[in-house]
Amino acid sequence: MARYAPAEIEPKWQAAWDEAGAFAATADPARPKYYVLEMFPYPSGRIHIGHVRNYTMGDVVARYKRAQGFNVLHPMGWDAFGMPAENAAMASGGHPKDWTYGNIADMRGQMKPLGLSIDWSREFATCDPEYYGQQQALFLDFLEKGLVYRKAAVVNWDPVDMTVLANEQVIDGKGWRSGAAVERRELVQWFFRISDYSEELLEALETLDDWPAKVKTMQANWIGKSRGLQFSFSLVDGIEGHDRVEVYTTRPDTLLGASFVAVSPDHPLARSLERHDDGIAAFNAECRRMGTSEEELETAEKKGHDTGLRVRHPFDTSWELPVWIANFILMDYGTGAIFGCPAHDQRDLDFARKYDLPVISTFAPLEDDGQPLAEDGGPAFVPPKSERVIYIRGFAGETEQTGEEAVEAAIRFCEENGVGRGVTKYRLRDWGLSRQRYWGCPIPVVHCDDCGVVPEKKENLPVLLPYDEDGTPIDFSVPGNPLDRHPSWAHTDCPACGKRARRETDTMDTFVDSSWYYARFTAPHAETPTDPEEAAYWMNVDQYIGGIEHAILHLLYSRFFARAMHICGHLPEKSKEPFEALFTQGMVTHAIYQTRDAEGRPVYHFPEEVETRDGTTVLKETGAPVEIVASAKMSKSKKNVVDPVSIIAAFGADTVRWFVLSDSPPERDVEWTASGAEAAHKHLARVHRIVAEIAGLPDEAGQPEEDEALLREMHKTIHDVTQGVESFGFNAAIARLYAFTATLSKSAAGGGAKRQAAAALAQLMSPMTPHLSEELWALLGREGLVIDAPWPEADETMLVEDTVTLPVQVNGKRRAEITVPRDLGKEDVEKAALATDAVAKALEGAAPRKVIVVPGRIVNVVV
RNA sequence: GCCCAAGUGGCGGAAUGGUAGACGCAGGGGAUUCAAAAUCCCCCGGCUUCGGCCGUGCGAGUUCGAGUCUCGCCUUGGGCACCA
Repeated sequence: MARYAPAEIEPKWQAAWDEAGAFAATADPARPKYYVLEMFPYPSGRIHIGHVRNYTMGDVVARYKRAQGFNVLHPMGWDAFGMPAENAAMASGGHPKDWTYGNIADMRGQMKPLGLSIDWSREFATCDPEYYGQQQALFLDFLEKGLVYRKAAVVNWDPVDMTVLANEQVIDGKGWRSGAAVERRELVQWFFRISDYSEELLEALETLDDWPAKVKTMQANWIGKSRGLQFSFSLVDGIEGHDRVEVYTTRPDTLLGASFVAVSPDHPLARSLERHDDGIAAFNAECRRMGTSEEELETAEKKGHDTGLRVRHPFDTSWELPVWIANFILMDYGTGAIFGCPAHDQRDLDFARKYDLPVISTFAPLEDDGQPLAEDGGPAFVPPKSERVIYIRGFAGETEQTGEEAVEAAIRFCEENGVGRGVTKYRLRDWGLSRQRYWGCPIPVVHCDDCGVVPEKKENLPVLLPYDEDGTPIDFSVPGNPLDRHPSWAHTDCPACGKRARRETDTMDTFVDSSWYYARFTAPHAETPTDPEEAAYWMNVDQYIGGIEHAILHLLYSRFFARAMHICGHLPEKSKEPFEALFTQGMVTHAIYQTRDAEGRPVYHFPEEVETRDGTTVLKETGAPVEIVASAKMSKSKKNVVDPVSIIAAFGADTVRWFVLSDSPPERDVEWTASGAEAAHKHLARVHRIVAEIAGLPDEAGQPEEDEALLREMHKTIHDVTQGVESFGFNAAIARLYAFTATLSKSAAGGGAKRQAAAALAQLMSPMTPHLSEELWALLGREGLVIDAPWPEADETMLVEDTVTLPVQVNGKRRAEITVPRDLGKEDVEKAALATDAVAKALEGAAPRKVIVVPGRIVNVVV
């Protein structure tokens, strides 16, 4: 009998699928469509096991839906612009384009052997001029509709390398290459008006029924809708251009506990003051040496500087509050200025204690919990807004209210007294898309001395990145934007007046590229961004799958982009939400193997350099003992990466697919272990052996009860596996298939029933192990390809048993078990339970107070 | 710091509020074999006076019943707007 030989059968069946053109998707309005998409990869050079897991999950869904009769679209492409290509060019010469396309070729070569049911004819990379040219067309449409604008914004500036740094490139406030202290610098940049859609993007989350709740919560918090009071304090002694300070607060109920006003170092008032006050200038300069990330601002030590200015409290003009500049106030949120109420905000309290500012409580707990109030040295009292508290200094005198009621009452009171107005604000900021880098999509506008900013004409698209025009190769050896210093590229004619003018040298954020690729897959070679007919048929993405790390930015940007594309006529109304269902998967982790060098620094080793001898882990080469450090996300620098290519070579693609699905729930991180892969391979070989044996049996009936038992088990397995695949419970579905394989191998049923069960097994496994399933299908003498066989359906009547075994608890502890007819009445179940010796013994003669019978589930006797 | 998750045997994990540990790995024992590989079978949370008792990160709570729900912690992971 032939042994399981994946190296032979996998290429054979892949060729068969190719020959049948099985995965090429063609729109067919007569058939229901299903669009499966995995977040496309960045072409870093090698696929790793995390990619394999992502694409295998998508492939299971795609193959399952195909078996259910859907016209499936399952494409693949490359998120190909971005910094690593430029960094590679800087580090080792060459051109980002060559590096990127080389990587794509390598990775495609590594992915093909996995046997994914991908329509490769739709493949594209975002760095293809055909793609980014259409992206430029989209940009021009957005510009026309007023969805893009320019404004000044701060960036990280490396004063030595004279270049803009990404947050990732700022390490401890210093440039990663130069080591120079990073400065904040203002540049005029392009922005998408995503904040205009805050309310819509927030409200529409409720319609996303098949998105994980956690992702919707994260997006809602990110959008950050808040209700508050906006008003201004008047300065006791105004300065040039400033006689008031406008503030926004979500806690106007604490206004009578205000103790100071604080503004951002980037606030116009702070900027005015620094011109004439060296102390303020020095403080602001220090603040600006911090990075631009919110994380850095929020975790930095809270510092302030007293401006010496005073403001009047709006409800008591004799009450004066100091104005401080504080490093933790964000200019981007609210008005860039706040009032501090230390009694009810821990950060304000820390600030007040540090700078000896007053602490005044406005409310207190209903019942004394023994905790002193903040003004008596206790912590800030910050109850949930829904909690009732007693107001000491409220707008309605001493009353009991929830925070929510008090906030609304405060807003009403302030509005009635002409102090500000109630407003709704969002934390979401507009999306800055300008990048001062080469390897991105050029922004298709021209700067003309006479006409200003002029959009490029659509017929001149794409605005191509220069490669080596005039024999001038792009120079990446010096930092900065090569487009900026290119001798000729930026020189062009103004599309409006024809005068000599200069191209925009900024390129687009790579998030732009990934915000519409899903739409482009529906017509990857259309001469407009989308083809309306194709988009109408294929959109939306029915199942989107990717890493949880994209829960906010990528998905929010894509949701905005789809709306913008709809406004410009590139997507239908229904595609304002482009992803019907979302699944977020966990990462693949691996233990880190390390030894120490002479100085005690860790030296990392690849898993294949390590082996276990007599229970200790050692280096293969030297036998030196190896430390095993806790499992972590696979990364090249820690060498804890496993190359799927070598495992496919050793065990076959089906083994890799089976293992990545079986070992862990898909939403959770998975630890890769070689022994697991080996075990998966053994199991597939076992299935092959069992089915091959069954294939040789005569097609005849066996003992009726044996046949029925096997077929019952088959139908239960069909039911459970279908449920598992539907709900992304791949690991549970596979556990069920293990159990069914064991049942099948032990069954004494006749050849007919066994062949039927074996065929069902092959089908149920086919989304996970498509090659093996084709082989088994053929072995069993079935017609055609298993991918063309309709998904099996469970016979409901075969799922229910006549009797049911119930655990019997006494006071919640399991004491006995009874087997009763499935539809036995509650009273009879109760009698049967009480009749058991174990229950009688546990009761010790006491009479049961209550007996709870959950039909088909459990009996609990309460004493 | 803020937002969102996760935490169950030696390990990966299973469990619509209803028998905790399915299934798999590792380990132990056995069968087969001249021997091995391969394969097959059995055992496998801890304690136990063998009656049971204790066990799902920690501490409270709700419930007839909590891994699951609520509150408060701890730890780990993801995100924090120029990493992709």
